[in-house]
Amino acid sequence: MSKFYITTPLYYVNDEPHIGHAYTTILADVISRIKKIQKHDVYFLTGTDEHGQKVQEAAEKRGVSPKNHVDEYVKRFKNTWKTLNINYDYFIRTTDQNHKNKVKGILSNLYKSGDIYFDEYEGLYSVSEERFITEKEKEEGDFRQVKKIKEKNYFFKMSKYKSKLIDHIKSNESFILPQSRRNEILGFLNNELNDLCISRPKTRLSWGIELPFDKDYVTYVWFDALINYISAIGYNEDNDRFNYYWPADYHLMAKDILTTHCVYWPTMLMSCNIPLPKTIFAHGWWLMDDTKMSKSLGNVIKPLDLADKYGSDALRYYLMRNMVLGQDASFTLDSFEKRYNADLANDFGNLVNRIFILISKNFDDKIPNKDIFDSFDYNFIKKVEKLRDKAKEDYTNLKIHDGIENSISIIRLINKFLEEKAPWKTIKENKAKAGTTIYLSAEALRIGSVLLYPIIPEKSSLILESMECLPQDNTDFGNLKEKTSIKIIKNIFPRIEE
RNA sequence: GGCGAUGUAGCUCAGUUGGUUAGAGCACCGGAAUCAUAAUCCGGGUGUCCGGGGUUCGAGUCCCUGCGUCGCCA
Repeated sequence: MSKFYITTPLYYVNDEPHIGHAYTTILADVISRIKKIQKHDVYFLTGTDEHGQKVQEAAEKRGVSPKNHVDEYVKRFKNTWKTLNINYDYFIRTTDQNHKNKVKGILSNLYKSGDIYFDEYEGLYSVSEERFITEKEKEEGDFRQVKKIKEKNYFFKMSKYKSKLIDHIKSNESFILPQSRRNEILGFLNNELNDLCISRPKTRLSWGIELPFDKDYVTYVWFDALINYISAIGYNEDNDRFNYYWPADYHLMAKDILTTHCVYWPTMLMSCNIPLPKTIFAHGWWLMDDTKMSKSLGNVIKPLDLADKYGSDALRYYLMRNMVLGQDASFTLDSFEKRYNADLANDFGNLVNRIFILISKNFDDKIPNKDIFDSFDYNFIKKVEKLRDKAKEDYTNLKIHDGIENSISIIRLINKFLEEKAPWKTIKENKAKAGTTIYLSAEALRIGSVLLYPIIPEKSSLILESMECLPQDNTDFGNLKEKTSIKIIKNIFPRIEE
């Protein structure tokens, strides 16, 4: 049993939870469930980023204090994760006192060590994005509320660690994944790397963590938020725990926050003399009608809507199956319905009915005994085992969509097997033979359900429990106990009709 | 403009170090069956593997070039 530490980014609490948040979080949940049933000691962290200008403004608009505002808004994320069956181990908020203390501690240390300095900077500032931008960026017009600002601020000596970072990326193949993102970051680091402005004057923004060495400033949100990955597991507090979980095995995120995680964060860690995370993984975007999903374009599909309507498993399955990890994918209601009906309703749900009703009608609600296997049976077992092994390998290599396809192929194979053996016919003259067929079908269904459990935990658990099995059980043939009384479940994935 | 991806069946994608008639799922058409959610099963593909050159006994796979799409940087 080894530890496995996986994180999502901290979502900006002012945002309404959307499919992008949902995807990253479901992915983290799926990976952590895969590791958990493999008996790893998993720590899955998510949370919210709660400081910054937009929160301050939104609170003012609503006439409440920023703290009251975030206390209320954080519930939207927590509720969404509950609905989507997200089994995180800890939910961190950047307004947690413990986290704030850690950030202050780190700031003090870096100030003392000389990696943070005071300087004057003049440039274009985007209020909406809360950061200084370049002339070029202004011309591209992606930034709103741009003004010229000249102010004194504190800077982090990011540039100091540039060559050390490049060396690390070059000597660690899987530090940044996929490969294409790794190349991008190396390209980015080919250019001059500026120091990072890590403060905001309180005159402009008061809702943040006050700098321990200057009460006129608060901490820049990214510097604050990134530290969550170590503050959550007891950095500078519980060293045994911290050293056990750190370095993180995976930082998951969408590709748009790659730079903060691959440049800001590692250099911050270097400055603190903390080892770097093992893998930073950037996935793609869900495209809505070929346009990047964005709240400013107002084309957000709320994950809750589909999860409420068809169950969280249906949404989880679709998101995991239809995105090739690392690439972009397009979200359409049509593709959702097709995927759901074809795989979950027609293949999987219907098969569960077939098997359970066969058992119920002919074997008194008990798993039948297995008798002598014929060559068809041996062949069937061999094929199921092959698909099972491929699915497991896919999961290990983070080829989630392939793992799902191989798992659902087991379900398809059972349908074929039943058709071939037709136990509803053979039962008339040879009950033992029909029983063997049904036993093998039920056993393969169990194996398929175990493999799909990380993706569709709710329905999969339901099937397994009804056969007195568990997701943690091994996937060897013969694990299912004969004569087990089953609880009949019907229509676990009802078809979506026009 | 620089660097890098990518372009395979109507759709989404597989195609290992170049090697037999290029595959899967979905969709579509025909048939079988009736244990089951009108679900299932079987059968059905003349796809200029983006175009053009080249290397090779042999190229979807390697090289050059053109076009399309996309990403990062400028």
